Amino acid sequence: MGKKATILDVAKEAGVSVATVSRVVNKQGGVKQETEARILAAIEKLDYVRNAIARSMVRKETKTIGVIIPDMTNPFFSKVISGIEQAALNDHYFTIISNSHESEAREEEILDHYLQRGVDGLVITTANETGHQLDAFMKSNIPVVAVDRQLKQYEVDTVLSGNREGSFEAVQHLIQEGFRRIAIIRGPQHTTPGLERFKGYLKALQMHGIHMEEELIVDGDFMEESGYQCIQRLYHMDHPPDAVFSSNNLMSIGAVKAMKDLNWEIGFEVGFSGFDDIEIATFMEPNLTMVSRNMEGLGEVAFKYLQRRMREPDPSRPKREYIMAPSLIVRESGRRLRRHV
Amino acid sequence: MGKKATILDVAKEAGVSVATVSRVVNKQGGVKQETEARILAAIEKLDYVRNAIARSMVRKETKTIGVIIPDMTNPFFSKVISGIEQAALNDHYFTIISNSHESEAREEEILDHYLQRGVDGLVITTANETGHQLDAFMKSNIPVVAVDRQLKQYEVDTVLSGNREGSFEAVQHLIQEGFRRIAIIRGPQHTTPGLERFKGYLKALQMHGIHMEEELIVDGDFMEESGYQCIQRLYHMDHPPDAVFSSNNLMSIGAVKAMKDLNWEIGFEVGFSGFDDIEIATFMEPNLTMVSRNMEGLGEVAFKYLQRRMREPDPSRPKREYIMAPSLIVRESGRRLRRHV
DNA sequence: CTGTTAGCGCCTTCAT
DNA sequence: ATGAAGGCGCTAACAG
Repeated sequence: MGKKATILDVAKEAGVSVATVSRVVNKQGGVKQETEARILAAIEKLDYVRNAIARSMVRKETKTIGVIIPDMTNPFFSKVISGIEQAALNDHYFTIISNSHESEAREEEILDHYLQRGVDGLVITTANETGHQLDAFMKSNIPVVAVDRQLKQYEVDTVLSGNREGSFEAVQHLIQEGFRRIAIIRGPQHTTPGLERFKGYLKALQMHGIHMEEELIVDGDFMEESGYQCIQRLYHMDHPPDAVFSSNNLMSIGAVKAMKDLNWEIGFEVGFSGFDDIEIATFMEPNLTMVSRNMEGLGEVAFKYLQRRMREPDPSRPKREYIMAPSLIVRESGRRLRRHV
Repeated sequence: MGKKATILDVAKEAGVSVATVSRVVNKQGGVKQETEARILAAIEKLDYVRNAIARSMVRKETKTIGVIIPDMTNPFFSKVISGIEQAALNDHYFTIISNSHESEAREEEILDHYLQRGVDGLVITTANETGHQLDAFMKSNIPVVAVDRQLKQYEVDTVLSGNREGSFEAVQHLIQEGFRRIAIIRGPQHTTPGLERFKGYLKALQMHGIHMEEELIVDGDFMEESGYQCIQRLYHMDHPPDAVFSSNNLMSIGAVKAMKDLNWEIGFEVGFSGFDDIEIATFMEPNLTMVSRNMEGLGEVAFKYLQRRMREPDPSRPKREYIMAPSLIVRESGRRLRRHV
């Protein structure tokens, strides 16, 4: 047990200097075979493990990246994180993850911690795209990559999905199935995904000469409960929609639950499609057509971008923006006749 | 930008010594109001943020805990992690998360990193409960808490669920609905959840005087695909089961998908229940009865245990074991007559 | 090839 | 109430 062995202990044990030990520990070469063997033996004997803290201190790098997302229990984010973590670990970077719970204040706290801690890079899906919670962090010159939501105040590399295209396709799909009174459950309009998906919806209506109706636009907050509430509202309208497009996965789940509770039969009485695939989509009768994206892929790209910035810091290099195209998974969700029960 | 300000810069700016600055930064008191104000001003002016690395170096603590789970895209784990991270952040601890992908080797790599990095504590759901991948880590005397799976080689605090009780209830439920040829899709038998849930199954059969049939026991690996395959196998048997119990969430999803593809109607032709609730359970017709547990709660408890060990290190304090009782969510999944189509 | 040594930024006695 | 100075463990010149 005792104190942990240090590089000095190893040096003594092997009868060499710390510099030489450092050389073999860091595989820098230039050490005689025999000496190296002796050092390795000493390391083994003393159970020496290099202290990364001390190393970071002098190297001024922590080999750690910070990740901030709103909620890691949302499958979308857990997959994105997984992609980041995977790519990072392959490059010998650690990943510190924190949930902001969509709170700008919490996000700022976390950023402050990251700053003290000294992360080498940051991947963030911010709680507020127009806020100034990164002001302090930005002064540090630590590379930042925004994922899924932009950081409007700052010039940083950004990884997004084709939000507008995706929702356009999904809504157009409903139109092609013959639906006309199409409602949208929107996400927060101050977020890129919320706004862009709404724009895609508008574009689809417009392209097909459908007049947009104010009352068919209802607002959720990307959480399940709001999806549920929105459907309740739409269902009880004087003149309900004949189809609904939901702006994200969690709201889709809530929406579908509400429809079930209301006995509002998808595919028969009402059409449905949504952004981001959900497990349930396959099990509904009929199956649901959804917009799908490569979430782990988004995470990987985010890390790649960050990696480049970490390796070649050059604040003048213009920001890059990567937009990953989503795809529409068309399932057997055509409009159909009511079943004979 | 220039170099980051250090404690020395602040000291100079405020015309005091580093010791005094350190005192106010760490809120140790014993500094004249006026001096403190001057220091605070200097900190503000220089955008000083304390370097946690240097601090860790001398304090010998990192305020960081490591978490290793097999796969964070599994909703069970993402929720457990969320619980841990939440509790940790409230106590000003950071959480480093890594996926082992069920690989013992990967796990060892991660542990080595954690060791070098110097985490203050570790929460782990190990890839191999009987392996020796923690041997090196254990020598360090860093507190460890096992979650969901035990670490048989070592005496560490452990947080588990009532695996046996949960599956017992779920299987008994099937029996009470009138099913008799009940198959089980098992998880890996070298894991606590895999083994214990199987035991619960056996106990339920036994208690109700049902003979266990070898051929109704099929093995999965806790992943979705294996659940799918197992159902295929069971369905095509000469004498298929009349009900199936699945040992975890992902396999349940695979199983239900297979049943759908096979047109093997749950609730009509075959009964079904499983361990860990899944979103789809609510949408199936009939709804699925599942074992449910408080996942974020598990994470919180794990951190609490770890916290105690970190605060009061005392290797002689006996290990604690916490077992959180799961609950059976009984949904309308009774055996019923075949629909008239 | 190998050794010496000066920090990295901070905390913490020990003095004053 | 404040300052001075010795490390924490390691890396990176710079010397031999």
